[in-house]
Amino acid sequence: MRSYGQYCSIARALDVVGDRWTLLIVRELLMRGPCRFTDLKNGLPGIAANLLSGRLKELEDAALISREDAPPPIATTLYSLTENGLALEPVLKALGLWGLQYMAVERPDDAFQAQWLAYAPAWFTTDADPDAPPAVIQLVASGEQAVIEIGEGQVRTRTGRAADPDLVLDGPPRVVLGLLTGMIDISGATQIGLTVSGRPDLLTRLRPIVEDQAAARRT
Amino acid sequence: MRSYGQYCSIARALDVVGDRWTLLIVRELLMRGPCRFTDLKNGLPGIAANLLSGRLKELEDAALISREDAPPPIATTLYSLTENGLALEPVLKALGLWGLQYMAVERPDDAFQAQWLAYAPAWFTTDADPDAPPAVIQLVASGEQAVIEIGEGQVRTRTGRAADPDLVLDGPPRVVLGLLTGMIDISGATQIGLTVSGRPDLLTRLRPIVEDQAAARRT
DNA sequence: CCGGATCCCCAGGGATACTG
DNA sequence: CAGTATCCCTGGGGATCCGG
Repeated sequence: MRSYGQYCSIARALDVVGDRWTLLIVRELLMRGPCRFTDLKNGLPGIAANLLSGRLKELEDAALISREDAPPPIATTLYSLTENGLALEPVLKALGLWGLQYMAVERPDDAFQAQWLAYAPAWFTTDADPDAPPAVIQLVASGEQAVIEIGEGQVRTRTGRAADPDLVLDGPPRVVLGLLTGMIDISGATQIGLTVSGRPDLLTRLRPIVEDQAAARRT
Repeated sequence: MRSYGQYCSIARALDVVGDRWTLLIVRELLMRGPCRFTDLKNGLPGIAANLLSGRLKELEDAALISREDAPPPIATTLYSLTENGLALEPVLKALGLWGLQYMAVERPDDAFQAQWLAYAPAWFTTDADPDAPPAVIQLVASGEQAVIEIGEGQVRTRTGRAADPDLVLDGPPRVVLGLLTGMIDISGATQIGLTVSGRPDLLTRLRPIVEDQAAARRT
C-alpha cells in the first residue's frame, strides 16, 4: 500500500495493515493458529492466490507473521503470527464489536465458517455467574459447529462438537449469533428458526458486551 | 469497496470502513469536530478532492456522518460524525496504540499536524497522581502547538497555546511524542533535540499506556 | 495435491483542471 | 469554497499454468 505520509500512529498502522485482505489474514491466523497456504486460502473465500501470496510476503517483511518449515513428516510451510502480529487482537476485537450491528442482515451468498461462530461469544460475552459450575453449549449453524465452555468467569470457545453439551442451539447463523450477542431474545429467536434443546437457562449466564448497541438504543 | 461476502462482523466492519482514507476521515472528524470540506482536505494531506467527495457520500449513506447546512451567517455545509461514527473511537484507539511502534522513524516528507500531537497524550497516557493539583503542559513540535491539561485523574488535550503553562516541551515530533508515550526518557530526549522549560517533574504524572511496547520489551 | 507464479482485465485511486 | 470532470495508472480479481 502506498504510504499516507503522515506522522500519526493511526496512519502509520494503516500503512502496514490497511491493505485489502490484510486484517482478515491476521484474523484467520489469530483464530486458527498456524496455517498452511491452502488453509488460509480456504478460510478467506474470494481471495486470489497471487494476492494471498503477496500479502504473506509483505506481512513477513513487516514482521507480523513468520513462516516455518514444519518438521519432516508434514513437510509443508506453516504461517503463524509473531508477537507483534498477535498484538493486533485489540484492533480486531474493536472492529468486530463495531461490526456486530451489520450482522442483522445476512445475504444468501455470504460465506460462513465455524471459526466466525466461535469468536463472537469468546470475545463479546462474559460469564455473568462466575461461581456457578462449568457448562458447555453446543452451537450449530449452517452446518458449522462450535462449542462454548463457560466456567470460572471465563467464556472459552472452539470449533467442533462437544461430547455431552448442557445446551444445544441450532439455527441460521443470524439467529444463533444474534441471540448470543444480545440482539435477539430467545423467544424471538425460536420464532425465526432457532432450535433449543437442553437447559436454556444457561443463556442468562452469557452476558453480551453490548457497548455500542446499548448506546444506539439510548438514542 | 467490494464486499468480502463473509458473514463475520470483522469482515462486515471492513466492508464499511475498510476503504483507503475512510478511517482517516473519521479520525479527522473525531479529533476536530464538525468540519467543512476544505478543513477535511487540509487535514488529510494527499487525498484527492474527488476521492474525499466520494468517501463523504459513502459515509453519509452508511450513516456514519451527517451533513448539515450551517446557519445563515456561515452559509456552508458541515460534516460531523453520527453516534455510529463516534462509536469507531475504540477502533482508532486500538489502531493508534498498535501503530505507536512505527513512530520511531520519522521521514522528512511526513506531514504533521497539531491534532496528531494532541490525541496521543489524551488517548495513551493517564494521570498517575489524581490527587495532585491541576497542571498545564505546552507542546511545540515542528511549529505545531498543543496543550495538555492534567487534573482530577484526567488527561485532556487541545491544539493551540496555553496562557501560563507549568511546563513547555519543544522539539522534533518524534522526540516530543516519544517522550510522552514512554518510548524515550527525558535525558535521552534532551540529547536529541528536546528543549524543556518549567517543571519537568510533571512528566512523572503522565503515565504512558505501554501495553504492546511492554509486551515487545518482554521478548 | 500443495504452493505458488504468470497473464489479462477492469475497478478504484491519484493528480490536475475546471465549474457553480 | 465546495465540489465535479477527466485522464492515467496502479493494484485487485479471476483464471490458468507450473514446479515440487
